[in-house]
Amino acid sequence: MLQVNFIKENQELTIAGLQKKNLPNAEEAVSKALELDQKRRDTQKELDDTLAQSNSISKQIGMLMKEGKKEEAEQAKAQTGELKSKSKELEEVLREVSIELTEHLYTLPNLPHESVPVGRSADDNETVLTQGEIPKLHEGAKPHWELISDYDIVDFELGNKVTGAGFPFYKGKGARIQRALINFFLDEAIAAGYFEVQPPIMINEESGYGTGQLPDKEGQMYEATADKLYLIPTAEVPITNIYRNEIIDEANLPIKNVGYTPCFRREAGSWGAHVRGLNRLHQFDKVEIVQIRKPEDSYQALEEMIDHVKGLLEKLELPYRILRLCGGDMSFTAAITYDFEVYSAAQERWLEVSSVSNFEDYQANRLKLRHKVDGKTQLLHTLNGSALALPRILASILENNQTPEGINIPKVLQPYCGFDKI
RNA sequence: AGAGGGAUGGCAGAGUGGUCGAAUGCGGCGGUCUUGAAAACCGUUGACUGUCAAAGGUCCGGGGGUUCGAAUCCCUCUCCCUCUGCCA
Repeated sequence: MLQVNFIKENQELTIAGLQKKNLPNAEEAVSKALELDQKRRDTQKELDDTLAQSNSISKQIGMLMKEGKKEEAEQAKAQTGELKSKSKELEEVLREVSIELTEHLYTLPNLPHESVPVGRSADDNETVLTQGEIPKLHEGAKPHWELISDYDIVDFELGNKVTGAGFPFYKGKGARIQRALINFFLDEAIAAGYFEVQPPIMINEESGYGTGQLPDKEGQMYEATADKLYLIPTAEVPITNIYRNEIIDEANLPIKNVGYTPCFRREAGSWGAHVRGLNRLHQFDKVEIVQIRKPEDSYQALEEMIDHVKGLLEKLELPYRILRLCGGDMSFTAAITYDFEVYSAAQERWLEVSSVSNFEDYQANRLKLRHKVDGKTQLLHTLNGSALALPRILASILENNQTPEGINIPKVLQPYCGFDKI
């Protein structure tokens, strides 16, 4: 959530930023926020003054009672009725205005970093790096959905039977390679200084609001309605919410956490082309890195995270490219996002396997995640990135490394798998 | 799941209607003493909001109520502990 004070002091900048994020009526949105804020302040001031009066009368009554001056106390009591009903009214107004303001602020996306390209859709994203060789496949090479059924390592039919579409079983070497990838990713992150956590994979409503999945993306998360819990769409949610309502001790910064979790996405309405096989699932595994940083070094942290993800893809010997997302394609809460895509040679497609973002203080403001600077509290910056999401990595490993004799496992995974070929 | 007991500042722990934002201890910070350190002693030490700065306002698990006045009384929710039951 944007800070009202920031909006107030940077109106032009805010309007321009919102426009870059393709928010219609950015000017109106800003002036509405300022009006509501002013109204909230005025009401608060009036309420505070009213309460101050009745507090002081109450104190007097207390003293009079102690001194045994009953009559004078009774007289003082008579004065409070009006103040009381006035403060009740003001409280009600304040509540309404505050809710209205917060709800309005929830509709404003984060402002994009200045380096974010202008644009409406994925077509306007900027390719900042392309790395690795596109493999030349042999005659008769197959897309991964055929390979997985030829080698019987991922079973969609079984998933359909037991759960539903998009919930596959991984079997034998398929399951083994999943476990290998998870361990490899975790070990790499730990080596890079991340602290491993294993979070719950269900979260409450408050956490959903904290990182911005609610209210905007309602319908994307699976919900356990009886208990008002949601299945996480990414480990970002529980791992970042660790720090909700916290004032972080200087000595504990920077915070660098890594966690493996399954992720659940309803992906409502997104079924269609390009979703075959492992390309899009309702449940998938992901290792996520999360950093909490001081504002002044969050962009350095972003670079660090990008380098980390690059390193993973290079060790896996997968050709990849990095995109800087344009304003229109970025998520609601991000200030800047880099997407990593690997080339899946049989599909002849780039597949997104990681998204690394700096949210600056947008999430922190919702989360009330702060630290102290010279005795004053200041919002921190939050960042996260996939390192990495498994299914599409698996898809491209299978496709890119296929030979007529079998599928070669990348060297770096062999010790984790315990085999070098499928 | 049933019965009972709890939730107070970084932690421990007092406080059952009125100068309580809250005793005391520990911890933290500053100082005295010391060559230095420890000990001892003195002082200081919550968050949010508001302001140029103040004043003021809010916060004793969350929400609601009684009262001129609530940490304290009532209702409700959540969580924790003990015993019983069940269970990977």
